[in-house]
Amino acid sequence: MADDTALPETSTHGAPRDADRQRLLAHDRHAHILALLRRTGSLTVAAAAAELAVSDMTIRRDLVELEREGRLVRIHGGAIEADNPPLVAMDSEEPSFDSRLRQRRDPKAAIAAAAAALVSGYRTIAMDVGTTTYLMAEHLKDLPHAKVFTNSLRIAALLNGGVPEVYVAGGRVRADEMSTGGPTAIAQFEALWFDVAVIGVSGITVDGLFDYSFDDTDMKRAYLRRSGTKIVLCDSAKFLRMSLVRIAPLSDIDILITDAEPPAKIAAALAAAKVDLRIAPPLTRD
Amino acid sequence: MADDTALPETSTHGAPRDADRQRLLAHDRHAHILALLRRTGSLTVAAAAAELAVSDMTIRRDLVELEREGRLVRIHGGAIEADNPPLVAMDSEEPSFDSRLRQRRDPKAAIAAAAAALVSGYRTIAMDVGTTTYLMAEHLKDLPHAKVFTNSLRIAALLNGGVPEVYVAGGRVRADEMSTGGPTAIAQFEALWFDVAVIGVSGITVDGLFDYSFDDTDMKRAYLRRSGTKIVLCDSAKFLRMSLVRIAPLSDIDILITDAEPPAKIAAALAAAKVDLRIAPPLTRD
DNA sequence: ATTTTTGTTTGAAAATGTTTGATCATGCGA
DNA sequence: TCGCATGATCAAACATTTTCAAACAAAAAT
Repeated sequence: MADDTALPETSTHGAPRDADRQRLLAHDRHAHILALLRRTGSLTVAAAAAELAVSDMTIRRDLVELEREGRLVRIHGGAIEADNPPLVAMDSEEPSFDSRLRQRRDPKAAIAAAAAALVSGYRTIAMDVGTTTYLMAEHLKDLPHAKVFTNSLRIAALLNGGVPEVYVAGGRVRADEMSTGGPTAIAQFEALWFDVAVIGVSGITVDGLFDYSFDDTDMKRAYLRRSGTKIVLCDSAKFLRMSLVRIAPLSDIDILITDAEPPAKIAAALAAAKVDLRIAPPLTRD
Repeated sequence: MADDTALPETSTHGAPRDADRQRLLAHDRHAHILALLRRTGSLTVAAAAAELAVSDMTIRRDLVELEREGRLVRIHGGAIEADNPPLVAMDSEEPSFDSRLRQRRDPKAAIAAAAAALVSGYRTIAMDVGTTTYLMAEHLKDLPHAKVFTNSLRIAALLNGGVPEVYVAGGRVRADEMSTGGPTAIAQFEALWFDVAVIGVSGITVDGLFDYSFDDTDMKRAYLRRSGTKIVLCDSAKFLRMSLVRIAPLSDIDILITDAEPPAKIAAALAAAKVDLRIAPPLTRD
């Protein structure tokens, strides 16, 4: 009973719908509120409370949260639509991506912030799919002079309206990840050269980088082939975990950003492969 | 619905009367005042107070605030329009996707539903950008055996997780519209053949179809070139309105779906061009 | 397996802040 | 000058914030 090693065994078998049943209800309410708001452009607290059969207080707390996310503007007595188009169409319920986004959010956010600072000087930035790269993209909205290339429609949508120009690869859209892939998409990016590529992985061992999806690995390899600086984002839960497909050996990358010191074996392998290992400092909670 | 769950205190009966006094947000009142002002160019305090069912003092305070924002000029007894266009800078730009989505929503929804029914038998469906096509895509979520091709990331995101396979064209992402374009994107779709293409326009005259934006017209032409059946969606507000770019003559299309009988001139031109004109029936309100 | 603990969400009540309408003294325009 | 709009002031109505307790679920402990 004195196990100090807390491996996340319990999280693997836990069904996600049990875990956030309340969350989903609140999430539904938020979606409903936004839908009401879009009908007429404004919304009173009392009307929303009556419509959703909850108390005024609950609506107010919802509005506070939604305002923090930039999805509406709160005014006395209710709320009006946000001036800028936030991320509009992309807020559909996406169980797998959203739940992954919630898992280990703080480490990922720390890695994302560090990676964003690192690439801010580059002009052409290639961005892979994944939750960590998605969080990173939020930091790139105001980046001047940058062109962002990605096969993630989520990242494209997030950066829409921001400063950098965005280019997406064309091709079949994968349902869960909202990423494009296939020969056409890869061929499109094979013709380009990126100053820097940012890749997400699902596992890393001394043998290299791993991913669980066939569809995305080819694109990841293309990013690695066609870019100058190759950055991998990998939170510490992924150390020593293999997945279906090996993307590349460690020697193919330049920088690895993570949130905690890796196991000695991996640290040694990274050093042997001349990979620049960077530990992102934890973010101060706001 | 006479069953009040736990709110006996509040005397708000469910009758959504329009004359709800305190229910109107200050923000909405301001918008209403500005609308009244634009109608005739001037406005008396008494008239506004009567129209909005509030006291004179409230109107005066509103006018003070609106004058501070530069949106009108206060005079003795009321207000007149501001000389210079203060916020018009935002409005004079092409309207945002969200605001266009709100404009004429019901006609667009009717057209979208009719178009969705029309294409449900086809296997490969090309979909243009625009609010009407976006509304139409909502109906395609459950379409079996269909492949949808689009340069709208909004539509791709909307259909994500639905039944049909989605393919997007790759290229530079236009802000707000979230559409891809440019030679790469067009070249990608030039290599394909679609059973049916659904195009949105911003104006239609006897001379043909028109659109706001340079960026999108080339893609629209590609859709028309590379598809068997060519459908145009056009709500009745767009009749006899020209825009920046002419996309194509009327003879290039097969079916036009709109929400009301077009002017005689256009009806004649459509008949001469052998275009199948269809009036979408209004939707029954849910 | 059951109970306790812990954390989260929701609604209710009190305290505080805002908005609104009425009253009245003042000032502008005919 | 007279009439009427205006701005100031205050009370009432309303909205908001804060705080707290109940309900509930997840995690931990027995």
